[in-house]
Amino acid sequence: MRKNPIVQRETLGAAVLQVRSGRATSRTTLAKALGISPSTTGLYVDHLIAEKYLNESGLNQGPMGRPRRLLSTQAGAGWFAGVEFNAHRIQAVGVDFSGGLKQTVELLLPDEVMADQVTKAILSCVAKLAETMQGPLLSVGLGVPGLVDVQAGVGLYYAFIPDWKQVPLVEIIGSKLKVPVILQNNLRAIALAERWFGIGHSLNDYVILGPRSGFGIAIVQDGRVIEGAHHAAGEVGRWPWPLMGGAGEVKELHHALSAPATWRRLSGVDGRAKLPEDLRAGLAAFSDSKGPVWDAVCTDYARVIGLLHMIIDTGVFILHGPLTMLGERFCQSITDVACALMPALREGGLKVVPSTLGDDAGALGAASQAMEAWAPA
Amino acid sequence: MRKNPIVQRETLGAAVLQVRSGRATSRTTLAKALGISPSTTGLYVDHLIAEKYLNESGLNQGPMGRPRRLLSTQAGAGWFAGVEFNAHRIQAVGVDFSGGLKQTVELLLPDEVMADQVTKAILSCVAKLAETMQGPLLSVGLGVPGLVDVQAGVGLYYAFIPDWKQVPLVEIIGSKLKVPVILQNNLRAIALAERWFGIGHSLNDYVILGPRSGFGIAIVQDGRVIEGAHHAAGEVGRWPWPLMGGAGEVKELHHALSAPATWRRLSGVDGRAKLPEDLRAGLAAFSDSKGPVWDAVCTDYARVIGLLHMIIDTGVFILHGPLTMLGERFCQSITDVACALMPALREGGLKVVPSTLGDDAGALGAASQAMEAWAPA
DNA sequence: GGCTTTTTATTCGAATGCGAAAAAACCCCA
DNA sequence: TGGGGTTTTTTCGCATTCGAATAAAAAGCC
Repeated sequence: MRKNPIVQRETLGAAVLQVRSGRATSRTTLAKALGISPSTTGLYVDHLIAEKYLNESGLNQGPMGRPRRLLSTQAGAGWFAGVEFNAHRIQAVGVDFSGGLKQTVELLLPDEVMADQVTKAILSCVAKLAETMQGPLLSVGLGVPGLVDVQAGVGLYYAFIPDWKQVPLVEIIGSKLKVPVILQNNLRAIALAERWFGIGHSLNDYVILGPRSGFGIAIVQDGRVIEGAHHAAGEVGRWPWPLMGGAGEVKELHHALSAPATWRRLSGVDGRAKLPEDLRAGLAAFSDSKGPVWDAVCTDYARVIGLLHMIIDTGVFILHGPLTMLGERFCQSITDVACALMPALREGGLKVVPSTLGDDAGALGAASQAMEAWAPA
Repeated sequence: MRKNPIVQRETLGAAVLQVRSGRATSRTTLAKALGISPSTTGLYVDHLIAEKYLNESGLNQGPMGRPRRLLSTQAGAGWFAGVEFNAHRIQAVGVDFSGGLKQTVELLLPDEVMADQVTKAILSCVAKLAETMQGPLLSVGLGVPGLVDVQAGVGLYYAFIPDWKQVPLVEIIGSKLKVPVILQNNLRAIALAERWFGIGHSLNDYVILGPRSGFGIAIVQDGRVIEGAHHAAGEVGRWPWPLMGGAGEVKELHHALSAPATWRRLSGVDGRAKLPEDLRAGLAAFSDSKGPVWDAVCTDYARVIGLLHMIIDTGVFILHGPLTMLGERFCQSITDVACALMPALREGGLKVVPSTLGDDAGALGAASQAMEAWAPA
């Protein structure tokens, strides 16, 4: 038997992440992924297997040589909660230790909801998930609307919950649940969801387009989500739009490209009172992808995407939110218009795609955060 | 005497950087800056002193306790070359081991210069610097125009040198000089220059505005210069401008905001044939900061800066190039207009300032790269 | 079946980096 | 002038991590 040194928590957590993501499948590949020596990696893996976090799941014969002893995460070792919310509803997901989505809970919030109601509702969602998830709760991720201070664990400001100012969420939730809690802005959480559950697993640079009740973006560069000096990176909704419009009628990008605004433009119907589900249904049924209104909407999107692309030189734009209902043809139109408007984009390989994740992307992203933050005790 | 372990090259280099930058002044502060233990730091410092890279320069008494034994770099331990060029001229600087600028060389290039003439001229500039710099040449940094592949060490493309395509600069220069050579796009090199020699030493997030023969920006986030997925981050010069202009007259941002274009707009004189020095002189003498043309120019800058600020949420914009001749009032006007156009910016603390570095910022930045890349043999 | 080749995993001695404690160097104050 | 307090630096033993060699496990080949 090998001696069992006191290994480093952080490295253990990183090792589990690599195995869970499938980037490392054996001791040797794990060693490469972690950048530590194979011998040390062996010790860590032994420890993790002894603690029932990992197990060996058969052999994998390469073209030659000793077969790898495949590593996998033990699904029942515990679970992670991911919770995302806005002023109207809370969505929570339970993810097992292998990163598999196991359960979803949704909860509608009353109008004019207050901060402490929200935090209570979050706790009750997690409690409901706990009824069916197996093993102990290991960590909680929160996708928080508005400005968020990730370091401090504080929700700074959100316009649509009246008293949402300086809410010490990590402390509130963490002290009740006794597990690590990690925060992220909800759009940036979606970016992480793409990394774990969507097409981002093979990408290191991409941008999330989030036309929802407003319009914001999240930028992933070199595998990291950009925060900004004041936690406000990607808050492009308040761009003046049209950018150089005639005097007097300057609005903001929000008013042109949010999900309801886009629907209003496309359908000609005032959708202010529309519920989110109706909006989705309407968009899904929308088929008129030829007219001048359609072109105008695509042109606006194309302009924004083009500007972004030339600043941060990222490959892929992933469309999220209700507008994904417009499907592939919407993204294709945007790409075409953008390349027509800005020939330089063609060389850069502009790509706009609809997300394959559904409405719970934010909660999934929050769960991803939880997984990334966790390390064995 | 302490035992002398075989220490890690990388960490030695990092230690020298910390001392040179002044972020670490003693063994203890260095330990904190490097994130290693004080005991290990002692060993590294001993080694560096023994090899004559560092020395102890007196004591520094705090308010109480044992005084720090101040560390400093040995200026004569060797020197770094920084070279920046475009199609018209080469600028080279020699920087001593302490990071002090010691010498500058400028060399004009003939019209229609070819790539191999440029590489030869770079070598001759370095040779000229070598005549007066003391100690061995340790490393060379190159600020290269156009697209650059930093990893591969290759200049990919530059429009104004006809055969500048896939130039393996690191190999060409490195094989002659037998020292490490490191590349960077020249605007991104300027960003590094601000970090070492300008106001960037206290900032972790800022943007360089580079209106020169074209218009580009360089973004520093969390102390790192953004590269982009295709080495093209910040290439905003080809934005359509005006962004939603009337049909037919769509131009690009280059045509509105490059240094010559700005001069043309301000002065009303066609400055196409103007030499760079004349341009600078003209701008320095320009005093009419009231008229509608001035406002129009500032508004264009304000729009660009506003958009950028809301995407990447960075604090400070540093203006570089000939337009710094317009001085503080130009930056102030831009700030004012931007805040008027986009009220959201006021909260974000938008700041636009002219660089204090002169025309050799690019070469200084290249030298900074060289310093960062170097580590003891 | 035994041999070589190839790849993965483990063993084991060596050494590097760490932590705790000691030492050093200075202050202040009686 | 000597003791207590404070901060920096060094000493020293220990333990984790590494590297090289070794073992293990399979394929291919004759």
